[in-house]
Amino acid sequence: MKNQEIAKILYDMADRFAMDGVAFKPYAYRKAADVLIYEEDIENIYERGGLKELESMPGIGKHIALKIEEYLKTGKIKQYELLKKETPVDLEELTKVEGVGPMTVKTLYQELKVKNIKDLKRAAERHKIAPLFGFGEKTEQAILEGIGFLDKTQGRVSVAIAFVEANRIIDYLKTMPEVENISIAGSLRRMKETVGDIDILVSSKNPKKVMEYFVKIPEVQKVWGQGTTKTSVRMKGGYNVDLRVVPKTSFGSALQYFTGSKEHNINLRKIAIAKGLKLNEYGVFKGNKKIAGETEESIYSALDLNWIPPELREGAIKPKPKNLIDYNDIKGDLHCHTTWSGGSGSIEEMAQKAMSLNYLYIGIADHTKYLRIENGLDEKRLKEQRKEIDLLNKKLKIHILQGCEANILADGSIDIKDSALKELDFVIAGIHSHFKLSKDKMTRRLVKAMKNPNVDIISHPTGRIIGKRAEYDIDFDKILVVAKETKTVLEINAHPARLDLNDININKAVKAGVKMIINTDAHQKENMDLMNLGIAQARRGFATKSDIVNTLDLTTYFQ
DNA sequence: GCCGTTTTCGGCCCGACTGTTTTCAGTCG
Repeated sequence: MKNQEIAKILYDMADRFAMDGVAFKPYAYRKAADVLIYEEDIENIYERGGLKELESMPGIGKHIALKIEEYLKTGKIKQYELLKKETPVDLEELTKVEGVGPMTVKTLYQELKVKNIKDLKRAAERHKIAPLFGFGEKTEQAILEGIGFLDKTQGRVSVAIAFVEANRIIDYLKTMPEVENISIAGSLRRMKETVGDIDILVSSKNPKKVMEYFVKIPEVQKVWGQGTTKTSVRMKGGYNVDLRVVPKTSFGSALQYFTGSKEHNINLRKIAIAKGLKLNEYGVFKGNKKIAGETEESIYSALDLNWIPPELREGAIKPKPKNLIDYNDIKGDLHCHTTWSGGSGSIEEMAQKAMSLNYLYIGIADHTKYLRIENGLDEKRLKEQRKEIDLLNKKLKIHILQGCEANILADGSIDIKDSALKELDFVIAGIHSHFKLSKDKMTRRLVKAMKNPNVDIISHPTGRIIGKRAEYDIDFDKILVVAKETKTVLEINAHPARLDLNDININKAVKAGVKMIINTDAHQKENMDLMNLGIAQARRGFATKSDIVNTLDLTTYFQ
């Protein structure tokens, strides 16, 4: 899957053009990259119809199509190599520093030979930056702080943490009579898997007072921007919060605007222009007359669109599919660990928790014997566990299914005998070792596991750990084909460190007609509350209720 | 570099903020 690789290059090229002050090309390259990310496998598109087919994609014309072709054929883009040679700087890394953009990088390279963050830090510490034309003490200080922030958090916060923190701040602000409406905005509202900062939007008649109250939150470490409509603070937890306050009449338009994504906003504005209207954060305007603004729905409606859920607002404007999976559609969680293996809750405790979530069923899927460190179950202990589950099923008003999370060994075989797997209500199989096999071996390994008739679900199919471990090298398109053939269900693991499948792969599975299941992989009962994160990713991938099997009463689904 | 139910040329989303300035460039969302 070369889409992401090429998109990354196009983004970098865009920044390099911007750095050289080239007009409009950056815009074109970024747009092409945006399209690529959410497109089907670019190699398939190219194989199907060559250059012509590439050019038929929106935002991709003759020249970028040629560059894509060049990359597919040679693994390189000459012009990109040239650009990198011309200005050998790590643009991607440097522009992660708050306040540093392509133009700044260019100047710092020319004047001080700054190539990467390490150089930048040294230059700032030695006070080489402040004397430069157009720079100053404050800029130099801001750069140092920006680097410190990056070091601490790698610039991104998990959606899980951000969500909890944002709601805490909202609860705090809600106690003010001056706060009329309040909402999460930004990438957090879109439920991106990680967010750069937390955006909160308020409507009030007294913005000044709201801002003053906001900066007094005990967790605030530093206030670093206090305007009339916006205040930015750094929290002690190492993340930033932006609070914006607008009048009530603009709350909807501001919410739409500050929720983004940027591409979504650009596309909406173009629709507005085509209708002879103007859209900004204050409303939709016909000439000088404001025709919408108080609610988000009114904005979309003024543009003749149905309201679009925030999770669907990446890239091009796409309407909400019928039966998009919803947050209350899930009927059970099939990937729960207990004290039988690595978990910290008993089967009964986990089942009680599932009941409190109004689930119809819960699946116990403890680790199996290959994972000694997790006290994985062997065939004999699986039988013993069955007895306990049978007893609890008589006692509790919820259906407990017995499964396991078996290990897919390096050769694709399962670490539990088929005769024992057959006795279980369902079987999850996952990769927990030998992560570095070649693409071919890894793909064959997964395919073999999926072809085992006892295997129902593949857990965390790509194996990534956000910010720590890359995906395994697999041919995901091949996996989808085999999953469809064998009716194997792919897991959307809702744990915030995994979120695997991610939104993009979920969308591919939807298009391929492969069924998925959203599980929390809970190792303690509190983890079962993380289901919403998985649902959010499923929504971002445009999954409908029928794509997700645990929206069904599936006590018999896998038997 | 891309695009076109008014255009194959002339546009390309829009506004706020910051720090540096002396009227503005760069960055951000």
